[in-house]
Amino acid sequence: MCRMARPRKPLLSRERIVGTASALVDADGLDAVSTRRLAAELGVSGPSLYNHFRNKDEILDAVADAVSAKVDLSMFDESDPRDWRTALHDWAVSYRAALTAHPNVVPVLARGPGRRPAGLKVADAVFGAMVRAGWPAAQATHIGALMRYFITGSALGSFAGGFVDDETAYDPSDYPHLGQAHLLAERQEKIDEGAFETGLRALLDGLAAQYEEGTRAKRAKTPPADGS
Amino acid sequence: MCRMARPRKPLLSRERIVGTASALVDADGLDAVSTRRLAAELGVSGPSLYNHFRNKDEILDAVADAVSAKVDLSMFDESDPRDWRTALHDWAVSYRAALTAHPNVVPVLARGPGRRPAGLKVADAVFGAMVRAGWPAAQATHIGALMRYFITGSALGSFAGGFVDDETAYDPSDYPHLGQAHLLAERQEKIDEGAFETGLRALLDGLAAQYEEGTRAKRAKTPPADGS
DNA sequence: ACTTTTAACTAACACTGCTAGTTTCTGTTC
DNA sequence: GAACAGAAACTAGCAGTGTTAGTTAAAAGT
Repeated sequence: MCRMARPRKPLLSRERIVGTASALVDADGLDAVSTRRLAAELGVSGPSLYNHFRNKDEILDAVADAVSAKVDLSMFDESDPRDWRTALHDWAVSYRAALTAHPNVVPVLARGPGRRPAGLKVADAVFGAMVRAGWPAAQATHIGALMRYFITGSALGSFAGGFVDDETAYDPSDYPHLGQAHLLAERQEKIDEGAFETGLRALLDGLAAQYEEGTRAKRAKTPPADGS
Repeated sequence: MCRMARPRKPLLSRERIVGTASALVDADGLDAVSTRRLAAELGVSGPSLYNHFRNKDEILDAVADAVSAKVDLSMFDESDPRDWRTALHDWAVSYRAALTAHPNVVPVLARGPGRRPAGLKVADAVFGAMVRAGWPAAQATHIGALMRYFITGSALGSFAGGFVDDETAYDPSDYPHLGQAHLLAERQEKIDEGAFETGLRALLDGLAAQYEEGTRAKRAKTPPADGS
């Protein structure tokens, strides 16, 4: 009868903890992850987690980072043929898909890259590709940030909350323009999708216009060699 | 010596609770608001709050709604001369200002209008103004949503988190394009501001282009009366 | 004047993140 | 191979959390 001090083979590992924590978050939400419940799910007792993580936030950060790591970045490869606009578009769609797959993680992810390495890797890839495409460094930084703002903001503001599906909760006379129909949770999903697409397109159109403006200014300063 | 059952004049009111809760959030952050601490600050003991709110979340929702209520909506008045684009711009700036003034509330606010009446009032005003400006109803809904996504996402991703000001936290070789300088918390503030401005401009430019497209299509269908 | 409701209270429950201290196994070093 | 440092599990427990139940006395309603 062992008194269960240190096992022959480690029961826990960072990967295993992050894995079951992820599953727990996906299944039952962020609040369902308590150190004790997570530990129980791992067949282990509470404080053992603290041999592998400094605190609970570090675990959730790791869960969020695992989501970031699933975002496709191939469009930013030097060898990829896509131009900056399509690359940005495809990345945004892939990013959103990653968030939609794990909606409960979004609140953690939305508060910035912080210390999460995969999140920083994403920012790095976007920045590099934009600079290579001809954007000034300052603008390239801004683009990475503002795209993240829009994507995470859209993910957070939509499926991680939204309206309440209770007809009595809203008094239509308080909101003269909004019909009751707009408030139904069922409709909300389509609105989210549409708003994301419209916003993404507007964002890229607007950036393309700014890009045009920038290259025109540059051409005026250093006229091209070819006789145009 | 009264045994402090029911006082002559009510000690608590929803307004007073929301007020001190707001102050507490602003001063010490969201986590600093516990029912007991809030009650202590009000000179009252714990569970008394539950005579005025169903639960803690309802209190925080009310705090968030108070912030929403401070957003300027005058640009959406029927009598206001501003066109839809400038109105949208001015509103976005005012919205962001309200969030910057109370950064700790943003996480609550970012998860959608939910049951908060002031939040819904904002959505209603935007929707009404956009429809009046000639946007189709579906697009008007999308615009309200996507603007909110961008604004709250930007507020959340920046000052409510951001980078860690610890030089040893990041290994520059992991992020070939990002210089170490970009990661300093001090710089982060300027980046946020710039990213917001760039993004807002791009968003409005892009929407203006879509608007043009829409009215052109409409003109083609029903040609104008004047001989152009 | 009697009843109901309201708004405060105290006590307590189940749970939270986390620390301290203990035990036993593993891996390294003389 | 013995001694030792460190790792990885444990138990016990602390201070704090949101919330409910039940009590009490003043206010408001009939």
